[in-house]
Amino acid sequence: MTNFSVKSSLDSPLFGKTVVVEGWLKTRRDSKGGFSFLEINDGSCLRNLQIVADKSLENYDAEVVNLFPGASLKATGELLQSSGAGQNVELRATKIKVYGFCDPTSYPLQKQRVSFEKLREVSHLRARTNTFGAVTRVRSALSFATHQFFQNKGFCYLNTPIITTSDCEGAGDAFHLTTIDLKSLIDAPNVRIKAEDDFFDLNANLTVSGQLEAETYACAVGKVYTFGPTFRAENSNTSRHLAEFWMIEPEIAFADLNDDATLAEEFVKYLVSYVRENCSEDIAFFDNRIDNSLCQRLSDTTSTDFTRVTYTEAIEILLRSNTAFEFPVDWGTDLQSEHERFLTEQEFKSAVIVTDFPKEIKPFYMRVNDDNKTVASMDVLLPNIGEIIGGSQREERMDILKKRMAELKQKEDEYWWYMDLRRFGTVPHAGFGLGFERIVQFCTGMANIRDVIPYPRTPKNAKF
RNA sequence: UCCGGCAUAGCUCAGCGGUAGAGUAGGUGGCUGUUAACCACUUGGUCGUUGGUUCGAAUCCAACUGCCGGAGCCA
Repeated sequence: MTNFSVKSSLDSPLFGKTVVVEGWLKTRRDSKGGFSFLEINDGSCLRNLQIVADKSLENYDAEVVNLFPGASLKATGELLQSSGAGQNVELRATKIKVYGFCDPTSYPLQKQRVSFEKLREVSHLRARTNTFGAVTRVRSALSFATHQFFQNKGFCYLNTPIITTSDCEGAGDAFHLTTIDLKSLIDAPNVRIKAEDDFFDLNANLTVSGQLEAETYACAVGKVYTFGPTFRAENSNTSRHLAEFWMIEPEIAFADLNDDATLAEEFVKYLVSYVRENCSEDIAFFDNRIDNSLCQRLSDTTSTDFTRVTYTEAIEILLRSNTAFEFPVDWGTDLQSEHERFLTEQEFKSAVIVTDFPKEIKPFYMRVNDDNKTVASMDVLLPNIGEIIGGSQREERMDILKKRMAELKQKEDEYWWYMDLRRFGTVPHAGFGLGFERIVQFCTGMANIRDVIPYPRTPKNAKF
């Protein structure tokens, strides 16, 4: 007698063998002929295992007919070829052990479709639904594929600090970190506090990017990538933003912007291919139930070259398009969402890499181009999702870096260690940041980023 | 943060000045190797909160709270 997951029971059934399968009840159908069909799911795959439970079971009347969706149980029995239409395999139970009953009048999950908005109020239970189970598996697969991609290419996985006093300028507002009891300060406004009483030095934040630290390690071991939580205190209320999200940031030494863009394209294609090959059942579910252009879009992504255009070319295309945009197209201002969407969805019908933005709208660390007007930066834009990657070649020339810092009013003494990289054996290097939840959205078709992370943190919401 | 929309039964929604409705879930009965099971009956509601208009407000108005969509910021 062996324990099997629902997935292995269905995929490689040992017909005639007695097995044990455990899971949560999805649905029960009674026959007054004296037996019930129990469908259980254990999260190992999207499909359920049908269990046939009849009244010869000692607990049939007392327990089995009182099982409702959500109840947990262990079924022991023989795997048989099913005569029913909906499945090939079923388990004829000789024993049903109930771990926990589930009261249908108070259990929030219904057999009927529950809206994603409602499910966000019960994030601790929503992984039991088909959709969130599938999201969880795809997210995990993308995580694994990320490590596999970079490890296969000889990158070192780097853990950059979560707590930092360095500010990756341009990356958004940081959460301040303190051990000072702010609640008591609010209640007692006359209490005086001193900076030196704090655990750090009042400048400690949660990281908004591991880039600057990653650069230091790239300039030592060549190729590194980070994959960790990132925090932004922006008051962003959109379907594409989280206050706490996961970001992947590769950084490569002896590389220019072109190498950077090539790596980005390879990485995105690798992730999409991996999920298509390894999560086909879940992807088919998303295509069927969530977004019926998903499969086409994923297959286009892997088979089509990402279009590369410079910012200047993109502006020309937008101006030539004769499209009435809400926001004016003008060299020197950043591309708006509607402009990005035009490029990916109308003009090129592919992922687009826009490079060489005006230096005025980009941070100090991006490498200034020879025209002295643009910097070696790139945004990777995906259809439907928008910006998924932002990256650049880093400024490795000390004199120009200092000039840029002065222009953007950055204090040199705060970046002394960053400048040491240029002082001691500087090398051309480049990197990018990819928003992990956004690639999960792209690969699942889920419209709201809050539904591709287990416990979303957004302004005014950090429940669970 | 800005613009727009929404908030009614456990869930999904209708009703939009005059006694609160449907489907579904739950209950009861019937039927069936069923599979979104089916058929009949049935329980279930301070209509988000506060204030206003009115003889009368779920319905009209205002503020607030929460959520959704779009924008900005970005990944």
